[in-house]
Amino acid sequence: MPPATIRSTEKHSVRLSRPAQVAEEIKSWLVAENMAPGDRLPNEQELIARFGMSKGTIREAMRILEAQGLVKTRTGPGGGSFVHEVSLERAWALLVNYFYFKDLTIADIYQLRLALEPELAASLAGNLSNKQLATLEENISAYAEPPTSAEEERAQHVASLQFHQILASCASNELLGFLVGFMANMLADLTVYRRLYEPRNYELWRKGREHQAALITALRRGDAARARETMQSHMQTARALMVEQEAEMERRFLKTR
Amino acid sequence: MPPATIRSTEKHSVRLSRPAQVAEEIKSWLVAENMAPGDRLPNEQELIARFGMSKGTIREAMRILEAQGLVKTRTGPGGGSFVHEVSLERAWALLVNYFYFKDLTIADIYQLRLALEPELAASLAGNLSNKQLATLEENISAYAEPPTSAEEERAQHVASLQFHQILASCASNELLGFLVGFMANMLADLTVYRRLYEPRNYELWRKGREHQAALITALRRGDAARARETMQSHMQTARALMVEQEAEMERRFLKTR
DNA sequence: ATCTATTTGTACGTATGTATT
DNA sequence: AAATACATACGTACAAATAGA
Repeated sequence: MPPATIRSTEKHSVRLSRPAQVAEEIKSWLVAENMAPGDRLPNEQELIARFGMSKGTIREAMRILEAQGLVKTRTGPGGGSFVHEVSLERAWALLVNYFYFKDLTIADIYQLRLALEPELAASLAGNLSNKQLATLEENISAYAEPPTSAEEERAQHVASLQFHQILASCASNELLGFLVGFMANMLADLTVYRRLYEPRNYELWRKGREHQAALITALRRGDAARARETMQSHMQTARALMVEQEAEMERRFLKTR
Repeated sequence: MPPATIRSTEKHSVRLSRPAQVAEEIKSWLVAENMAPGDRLPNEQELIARFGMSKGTIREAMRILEAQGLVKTRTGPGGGSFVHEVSLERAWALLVNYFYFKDLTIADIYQLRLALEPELAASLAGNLSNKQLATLEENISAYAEPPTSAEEERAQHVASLQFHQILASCASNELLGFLVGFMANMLADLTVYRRLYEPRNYELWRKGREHQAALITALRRGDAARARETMQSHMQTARALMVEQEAEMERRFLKTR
């Protein structure tokens, strides 16, 4: 059941450039024709003819659609532009652009995680295949032993976020899955970039591992309530530790400049 | 505290088109130089010279950045391309593209709303200015009386979603605000497009108004717990009714074709 | 209000690259 | 290996918009 329309609902008041207009027209045409991923758009020459515009303008329009992840273009015979399902990674990347200029804190992200991750965990209980459960177990085996170096600490930190990405990818509610994955992805970027893994924390490692192991058990048993509680504890301890680490790094940063 | 980077973390494996490469280079340049909204990019000629590429290629790159909402371009003297903060509406629109190909149900959206709206309400309690509270009250006055026509029903339905948009815009956690607003916006599109307001529902109208009025009171008093509970009830009843309406419309749709 | 300078926007011709058959 | 059917890239010429004199 697709949403109403893909067409931009932004203020039409602003004058769009011609390429942007063409891109919008193609989008609404795409909706009207109910085109699906893989369907081919008219080729350059046809589009030039239809819109009565130059090659440059049409090409710029295609680049716009491509940037939005809605079409992919291939060269060669049988090539051309094709409708494309916006990829998860592309959608994340576009969304990160929005938050780039905002001042998101670790606490902000954890407020969301605390609300969403337990919900996700509960909804997955009893609904995971053995293969999916095995993937989760394999993932936590990547940090079976406490880290012995900063490099290992970093790797394990990212791996433990990967655990949540896997859970997210299993969600039947695509909106929920998208958001949980987005936050894990963002935290992975942030921790690496801001070296949040640096103030080593044995406690974080031990509790995290405990929680994740307990969670897998609850998920396998189909115990939704338990899964929710476990995830909630996990998020609460992780939040406390991460917020503290953020503050610590903040202090270090201030000192050194 | 900006996130790690704005630069796309998508698989670099895929060969990017030259305009896309240029766009990525400009982005990372933008990050490295720590440029802020309003800052001017080199003009076309300079970019052509710097990258050693043709006008067309550079222009396509700029269209890509423009599509992502990161730059705006103006003609005329003193014109050129300028760094631009990605607008809320643009970010929503780009995200809608992702879900266009997914089968989101009303139930999916409400699962998220049920998790996030109460959290938002609680975090706003006692933190709203009189002006903000007045805006909320003005908004609910738009549906002080039960609707008397389908058209009025539609308008009121959209207005009551507007209520949540206002709350979202007050959030201090930008991530939380963005998501709550996004969902309200999406529901507004969906209800209009799929005529979900049509099976009239006096119950929805009455309870919704009651809840929203009670919520304003709790927010004014700074009673976070009460605000959370009220919003939770609101979401639960709304979900039940909307899901039922979705099913009803589904039945009608199936019948008529 | 008109002109002028600046900068983007559009058009088009040509040549090159690339993948399929 | 060659021919074909596409997109990709480049360069130039001119049009349109806008700010300032």
